[in-house]
Amino acid sequence: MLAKAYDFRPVERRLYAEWERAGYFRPMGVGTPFVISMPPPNITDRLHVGHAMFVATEDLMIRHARMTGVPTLWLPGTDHASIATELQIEKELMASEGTSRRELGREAFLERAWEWKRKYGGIITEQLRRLGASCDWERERFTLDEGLSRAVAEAFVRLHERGLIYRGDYLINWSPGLQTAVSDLEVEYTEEQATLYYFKYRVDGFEQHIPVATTRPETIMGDTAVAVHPADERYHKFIGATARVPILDRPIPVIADEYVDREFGSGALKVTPGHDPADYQIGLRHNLPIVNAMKPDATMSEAAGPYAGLDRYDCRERLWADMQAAGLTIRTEPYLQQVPRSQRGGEIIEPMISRQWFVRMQPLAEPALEAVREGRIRIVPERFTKVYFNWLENIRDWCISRQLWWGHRIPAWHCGACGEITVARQAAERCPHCGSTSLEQDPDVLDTWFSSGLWPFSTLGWPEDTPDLRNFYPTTLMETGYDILFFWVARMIMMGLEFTGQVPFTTIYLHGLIRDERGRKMSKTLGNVIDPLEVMDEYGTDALRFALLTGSGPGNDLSLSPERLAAGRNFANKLWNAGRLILGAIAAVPGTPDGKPTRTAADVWILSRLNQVIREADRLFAGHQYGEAGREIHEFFWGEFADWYLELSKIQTEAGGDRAWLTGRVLVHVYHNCLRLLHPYMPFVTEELYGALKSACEAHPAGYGPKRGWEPALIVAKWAEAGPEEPWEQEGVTAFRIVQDLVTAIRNARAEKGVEARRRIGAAIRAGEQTEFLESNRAALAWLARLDPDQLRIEAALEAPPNSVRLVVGPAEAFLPLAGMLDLDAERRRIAKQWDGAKHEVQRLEGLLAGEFAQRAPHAVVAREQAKLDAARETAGKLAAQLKDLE
RNA sequence: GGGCGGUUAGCUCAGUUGGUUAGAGCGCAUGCUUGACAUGCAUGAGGUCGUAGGUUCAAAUCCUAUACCGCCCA
Repeated sequence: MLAKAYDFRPVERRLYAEWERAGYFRPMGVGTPFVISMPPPNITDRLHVGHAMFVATEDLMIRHARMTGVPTLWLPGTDHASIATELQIEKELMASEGTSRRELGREAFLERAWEWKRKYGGIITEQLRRLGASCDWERERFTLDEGLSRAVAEAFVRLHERGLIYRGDYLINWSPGLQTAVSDLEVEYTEEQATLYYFKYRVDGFEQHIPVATTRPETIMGDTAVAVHPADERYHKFIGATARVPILDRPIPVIADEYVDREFGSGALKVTPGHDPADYQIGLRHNLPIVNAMKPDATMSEAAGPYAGLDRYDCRERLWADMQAAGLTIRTEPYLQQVPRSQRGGEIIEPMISRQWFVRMQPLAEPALEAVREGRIRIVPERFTKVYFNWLENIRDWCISRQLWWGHRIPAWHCGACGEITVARQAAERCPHCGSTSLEQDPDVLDTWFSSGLWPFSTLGWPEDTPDLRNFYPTTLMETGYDILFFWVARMIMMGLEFTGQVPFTTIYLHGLIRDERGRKMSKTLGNVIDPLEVMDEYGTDALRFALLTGSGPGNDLSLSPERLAAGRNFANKLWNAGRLILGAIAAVPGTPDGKPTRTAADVWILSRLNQVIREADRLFAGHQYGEAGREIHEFFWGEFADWYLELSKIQTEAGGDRAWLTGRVLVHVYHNCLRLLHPYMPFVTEELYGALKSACEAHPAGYGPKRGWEPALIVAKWAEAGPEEPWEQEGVTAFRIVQDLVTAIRNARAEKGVEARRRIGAAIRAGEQTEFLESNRAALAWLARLDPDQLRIEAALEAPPNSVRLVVGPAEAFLPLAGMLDLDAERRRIAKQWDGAKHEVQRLEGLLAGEFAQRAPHAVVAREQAKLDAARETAGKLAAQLKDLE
């Protein structure tokens, strides 16, 4: 016997262990496989509820695919997240031991990093299990695994051989705190209040000066030109002259360039090719020298003369003060500036010239664009396609080297003797250029996304030609958040096409971001991060998953509130209690029918509705509309199956005999199909109930169950099937409607008249053509509307009993004799109001059908409106008659 | 500056080929220890679908403009 309420605590861990032990997470079956590579969570930290979103979504897809019987593989893993992890470890080193990675040294630091990986990697896999992720743990990968590291080296060498990797001094984004280069994507721009400094550039041979404005005075130390617009009359005369860098007195040319915005600031521009991306471009055009005014730690370099060694912001202050003293300043004004900040540390990024490795992206981007243009890859929701195109069409080269330790070391060796660089899959003994043995591997590591870009195939064994690679690549679908479309998804496509000649997946499904109940993005700094473990402890995994999966549409953000989580928990409990009722019901049902049992209207109705819901779910799944499908299944289970059919099943089983036997069958049929439909959303409670239902049915002589028999577990059971629609289905739904409408109308009248809930009242139903049908549903009507069966008359025509409430329900009328509880005047008013409404409806529909609508709208739509008009006329007629009767 | 999304009931959100009385959960009101469930049952109130135009027999849905909020790219 099941407990009174569902307690997920003892269930979840047990079932997960059983699934895993049985090997259900491994791909089985025949046909085209369904494969998802799990987006590897960073080992930086434990998972947050945003991760729960991808787990829930992908597990839903995977469980659904598995139930359709195709080989299904969900390959899990984690990402070393070089920069983020290094940052975390350094933070911890500083906090706990007051030391840094540099003090520790490379080897010792890497040992710490592996320790970190073991700890957080373990926590993460544990969290994934708690979330119910049915991924194949035997194929788990880590981006720094030996195999994946080999893939990274192979990819690097191949790109290098194709001439797509180069090394050189370019302006890059420098993170002074982390002492490394970062890519364009890792820089975020925030609008911040800053100061615009106006100052004087003295020009040789002129009394006048050129006024110049800057937000970063310290970069004056790196100026190598002053630029003015060629058509600017104010400054035209200075072009070609020599200006003097303030304080340093270094001579630099005044040049003309159309890039200069005459409206901005003073209309003249200081040019610092070494510290500004736009200036860098100007510098290239005019062959300007580059002065590196800062060192990697963002202190001023020798080029800054008296300010060498000062921090960049101290220099700014001192320099400005000195310039003021020298009469070189004009004024300052507040200014709203776009400040480049590191996506990781949040510190201000410094554009700097530095020698780094780059990937030439243009040749890789073209095929990636083609793949989506030609439809070989489809992005869901479609609107992100445009974003994807826009990024790839304006792609810039990718700086891939990082001055970090935790990551894939660049497979390039520098020769101490001849200075040549050798790129190779493995370390060579001797320099291929000069034969020297003094080879040293490049100290830098690769951007993490370089290895993540290989993930869909490196995890399957590439570059080896493994069975897994042959069986499961290309993968089917990539599911992830839209925030890493460029970082990851686009790069996987480029790398996949480059190295395997195939698209790495055929569909990209992007989910939205999770926000808190106030709509804010979750972030550590805001402190509104929700820990999925806490949520699961309180509400259960199924509740969390259901809330995540039905709370939003594809690509739309979702706010997670305690109310939604509670609703999910309540739904699990509803499933549970429905199961209790059904188990109890079938226990009391005969093992074999006597004759040939016939279905009640309710049986036909619920079976029809189930079929309709299965078809609807299939349609929605095909369109990746998982949220909508979940909501509809929920609505069907609770609002129709539980609220109506389960109630009726009580009297149907109580009737005994064939009626009870068949009811048991219908209950089991609808219920196990609902469990199938819901399993991808709520795997634990459905599996538990499937087990309970299965053993109850197997122990019962009636032998209820699916045609093919009971599968060993719901996780590997067949997905619900409805077959093609048949005419009896819609007929059955329509027919039962009058029973439902009558019940609702009577309940409403009872509530309004204040009839005590338990009191059974009489009723007379003038049923017209529905007499026979309603007579066959007499027990159902009486039970659901709390009528006294002995005082229930159902006749084709009958006189309204005196002092009765009169209800018009479609083609029927119901009269409830409520003598003593009736105010005739109020009744008249109520009916008159309804009559008005009905007349209004008749008028509206008459108008509609008299107009162009009747000619131009499709027949089916017109017919539907015509039927509504007929019904409204009938209702109005009945109401009019009742009103007359009451006078 | 360019692009995208959102704006629907008090709150959080659905509403995907435009079909005529717009749905759910939560909340609210009223009444219920009905033999599965108070994590529940019944009944009800509550929306000019941001605004202004347009297309159409028909618009929450398509088009244009616009306001506000958010995001992405520069």
